[in-house]
Amino acid sequence: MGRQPCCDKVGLKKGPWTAEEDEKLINFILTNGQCCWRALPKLAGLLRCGKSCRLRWTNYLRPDLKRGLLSEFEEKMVIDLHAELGNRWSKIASHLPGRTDNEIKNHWNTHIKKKLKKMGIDPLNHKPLPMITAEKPPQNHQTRQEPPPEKEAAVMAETSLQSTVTEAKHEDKIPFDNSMEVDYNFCIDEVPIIETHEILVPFVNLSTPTSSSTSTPYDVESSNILEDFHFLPTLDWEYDHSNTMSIWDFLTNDDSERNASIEALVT
DNA sequence: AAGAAAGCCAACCGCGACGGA
DNA sequence: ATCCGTCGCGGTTGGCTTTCT
Repeated sequence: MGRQPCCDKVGLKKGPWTAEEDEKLINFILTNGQCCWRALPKLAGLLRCGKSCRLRWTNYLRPDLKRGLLSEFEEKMVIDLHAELGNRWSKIASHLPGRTDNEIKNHWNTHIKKKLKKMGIDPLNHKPLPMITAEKPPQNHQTRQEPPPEKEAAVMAETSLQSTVTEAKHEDKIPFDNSMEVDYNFCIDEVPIIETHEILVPFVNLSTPTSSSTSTPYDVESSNILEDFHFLPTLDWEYDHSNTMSIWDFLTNDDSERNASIEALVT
């Protein structure tokens, strides 16, 4: 005997919800509360299965939902929680009021994964990605294909990040084995990948029109690192200038330090 | 300007967990 | 102890939108 379908699918509607259906569902739940989902569609006059109603309510119609992109703080929370919990999206969502598991899952797959990869971190296990042997650039500069000017900054920033990670490895800031089969056994939030100023030096000096951007090397003492950090095109994370914690601090601090920083941010 | 490719996200599907009979 | 119905979760898909060529 096969598994029973979750509901009688004959005559039931699928696909995007209409405003009228939304209204019926909202009105019913606001009047009667969330009763058993299986019975709800009939009672609410909807030609949907209970599962579809539950999903629509929890992921889209619930009044306590936040709309819009995840904030940087929420994004960092997701990264941190993912390192701890893995793909348990509902557990992760429970730490982020107003966000759904589906929303977080989508955001992870479309945004965060890419950011981590750009940072040289494997989004699956939060460990450094195996170093890819970069092709030697052509010696003859005339043969080099120049990226369009508007893309150059992004390319440079990315290259700078990757090379800095590589440098950190060579400098024994993190253990490195050419075979890349070693299990580093650390999480993203434990990796002292690079110092903040190490990231910014080549980038700010080369491409940003900041007050500190001159032909001389980046002056850490007299420049506002956090402000300049906003020009980093491949990492659009922003930070409250009044707070001294950078994303790198967040990613590299130990738990107690990070928690203190989070508290400082929230308060 | 138009077609192709990539990005994005709401919604669906199927499985496992859980609780009641 | 077992069966069955329901719910919730995580993975996947479909189709709309945006960007690129």
